[in-house]
Amino acid sequence: MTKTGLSRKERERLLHKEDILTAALKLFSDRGFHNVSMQEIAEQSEFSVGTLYKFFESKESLFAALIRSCANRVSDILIPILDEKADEKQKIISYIESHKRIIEEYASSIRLYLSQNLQSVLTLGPDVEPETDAVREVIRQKLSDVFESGMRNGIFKSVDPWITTLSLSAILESFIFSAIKSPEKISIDDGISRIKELFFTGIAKSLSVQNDI
Amino acid sequence: MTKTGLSRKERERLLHKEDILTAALKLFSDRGFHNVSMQEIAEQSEFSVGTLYKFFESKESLFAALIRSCANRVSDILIPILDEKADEKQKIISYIESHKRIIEEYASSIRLYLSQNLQSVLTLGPDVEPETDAVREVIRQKLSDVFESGMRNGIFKSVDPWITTLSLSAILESFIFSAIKSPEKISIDDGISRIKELFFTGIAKSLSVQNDI
Amino acid sequence: MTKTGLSRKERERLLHKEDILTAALKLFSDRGFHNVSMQEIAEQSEFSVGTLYKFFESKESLFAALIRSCANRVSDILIPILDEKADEKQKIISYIESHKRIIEEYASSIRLYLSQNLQSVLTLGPDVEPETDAVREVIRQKLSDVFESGMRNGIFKSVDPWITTLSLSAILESFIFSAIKSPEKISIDDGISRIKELFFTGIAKSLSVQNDI
Amino acid sequence: MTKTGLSRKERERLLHKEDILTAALKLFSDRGFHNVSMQEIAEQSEFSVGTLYKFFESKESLFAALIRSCANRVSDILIPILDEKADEKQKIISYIESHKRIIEEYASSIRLYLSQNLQSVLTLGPDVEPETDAVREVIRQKLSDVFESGMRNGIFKSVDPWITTLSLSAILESFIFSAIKSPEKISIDDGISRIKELFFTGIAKSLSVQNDI
DNA sequence: CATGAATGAGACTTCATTCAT
DNA sequence: CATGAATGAAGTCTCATTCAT
Repeated sequence: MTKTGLSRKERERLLHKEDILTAALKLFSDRGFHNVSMQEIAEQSEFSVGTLYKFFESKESLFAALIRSCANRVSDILIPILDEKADEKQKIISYIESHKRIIEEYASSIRLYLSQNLQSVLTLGPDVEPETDAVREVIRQKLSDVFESGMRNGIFKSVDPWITTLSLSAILESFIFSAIKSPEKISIDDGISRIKELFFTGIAKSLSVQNDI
Repeated sequence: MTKTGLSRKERERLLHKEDILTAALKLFSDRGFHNVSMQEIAEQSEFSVGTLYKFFESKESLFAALIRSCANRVSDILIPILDEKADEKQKIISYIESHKRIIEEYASSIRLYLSQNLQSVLTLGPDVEPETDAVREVIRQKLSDVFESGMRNGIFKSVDPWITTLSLSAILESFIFSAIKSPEKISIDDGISRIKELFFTGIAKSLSVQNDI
Repeated sequence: MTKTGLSRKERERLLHKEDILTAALKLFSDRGFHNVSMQEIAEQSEFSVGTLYKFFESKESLFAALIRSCANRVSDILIPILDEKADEKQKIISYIESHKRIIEEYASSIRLYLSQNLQSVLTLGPDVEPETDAVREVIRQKLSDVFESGMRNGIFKSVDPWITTLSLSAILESFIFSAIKSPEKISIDDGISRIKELFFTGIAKSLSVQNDI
Repeated sequence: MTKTGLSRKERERLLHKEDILTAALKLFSDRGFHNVSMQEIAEQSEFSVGTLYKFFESKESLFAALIRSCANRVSDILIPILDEKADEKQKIISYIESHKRIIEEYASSIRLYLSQNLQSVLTLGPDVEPETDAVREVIRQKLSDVFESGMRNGIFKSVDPWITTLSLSAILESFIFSAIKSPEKISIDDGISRIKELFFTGIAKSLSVQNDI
């Protein structure tokens, strides 16, 4: 027994479990649940298939463990920030900024985490990106053009048009999902109105606040 | 030959193709690519498997056609709005408002369309929602609390806290994806800064503008 | 449509199902459920594994269908005999004699049928016959010796000692099973007493009856 | 060294072997060879899998040892009875009666023992009893009815109809097996004839003998 | 002799795809 | 062009057996 309270065997077991999860994370986050076989996870983790089943009772439960662990990693970063004693604006600023670290440290964990949260509604299929990305890009480009021209014409504030486009798309797509999944939460009309308001004026109380950001 | 330039046979063919796509849309958008078999699509569309292969050379290409068709339906709504001659603010307002119609008319098409656009990186696995939704909800709730308390304290403008939370989450998640997928487009630091700015002040030039929304 | 009311396709389907059952019967009755793989049944029946699953939804259900069909074949022979209008002795005589036909015509079906009925309690293992047959043979030989010597000494009637041995063993083993499986049906003491009586005196009312047999 | 000629170690070894066999007997006789894993035997016997392999070189050989031991237990009861110096009738009576003790003391050993002897030909599959028991029961009921009505009509002696039915079925089934397995031992016709004779008249020399039973 | 983590062959089952009718 | 029976590769999972400690 060591100070950790775990025998050597137990510690080894945990390490092995970690190894498997790491291997699985790499594969799943690259190719998705259905396009990765247990055989492949076995090879990647340098264990045998049988061993995988000693640690996880099924492919699904392995995946679930992975998701749980990623969710925890993310929430370990975000929750303390939101919990700390500080002025709300500071919190939101820290919250936004903490995403730098998230991106830098946990790319694939996060990708997996988000994949579950954003739309676990869907079990996606093969990569048809090239086919639809074109359409999407056209729309985004046009949206971006509108922003740029609006800025030039003095109608909009001068902000980054790409981030603006990305943000508006994200807000709207996210709202669509939400409206489809839980239509009871808010009426579509209300939601849309509030998105407009938020998007146009932000949440800052006065323009002067800008300086603090 | 008719004025469409298509013989009866050709027109029938197109109709049949539509029927298949409709059946497939229903199934795929409910259960995802990997959990729907060609057999099932055949049954739902009242054709035989063989016939499906007369129209699409593989399951993947059927799926791709579906995605393309959904993408078109969406872009047919959005592009004209962005293209029309009008003041940029009007365009953005119309753009946002057009999403009402999208949600109302094309729920499942859209779900499928978004699924590909937001993160075709990932082929999702089994539904682990219950497991991670908790974590996600905790974070969102805390975030929402911060907004509410900030509003009470006069730090933030009084806007809908749920939409605000949803929007910030969406922007950040979308940015993360983007930063992971195309790190060359913008530096993480820049992106984060601009998100802060956008989120706090919106894109409207002055507070007076609010009235127009 | 033919006079059978089945289309050609349907008739072919039935024939194929028969072919599969025939192949399976051969393998299962030789080697037992657990020692036969679907792959092997596929090879023996000259179909592919996939096809087997078009006809039967699982290995177990294939096996069940087989058992049902064997049970029917047996009962089609035995039940009419017991149902016909005739003197009871005649019925029993016909019943016993019908087993000639059963043995001759349906060896492997019957083996499978009996296997389920006699003692489906047990899922047998590897063939350890050589090991235990010796023991069993010793006992049977001794039993047979007792009968023979009893006959020589005028204590028993002169009947075939081997059949006698086989019969007594069968009765006792069958009773043991029954007593273990459904102890409520009859008390062990009663059962044993009645077996003795039956075995020693038979069921014929008087010795004169013997002539009729 | 003790008077048994075995060192303590050797005696312990034997005890351990016994423990394993006891555990295995329980499991095998309940669920059959193929539905019990070495892991389970290890748990039941409170040894590790590795240890099991120190005592038995394979799962099959463990099973064989078990069968041997059960066979011995049975023959230790039966052989002395057949060997003792006594009148043949007495021996047969004792032989039959000894089965009481067998049933009472060794239910599961015996079940396993019989399973091998009656028809080791077959490795049984899943429990399809409910499906075939109906058929079997119909036949047995009809047979039993014939006996009862024959007894009422004075054609048969008044004996227990259930035991009579069980016995005739057992004799015939056993004969079928025997005829299929070793067709050379006796001709089917001869066998059937002798079964009739035996079944109708028993082996007692005269009716007066009944009193002794 | 005891342990139990690790192995990997092999079992069952599914399903995209083909092709003769 | 329509059909759907047939195919068989590939996937998930089990379990007898080994071997380092």
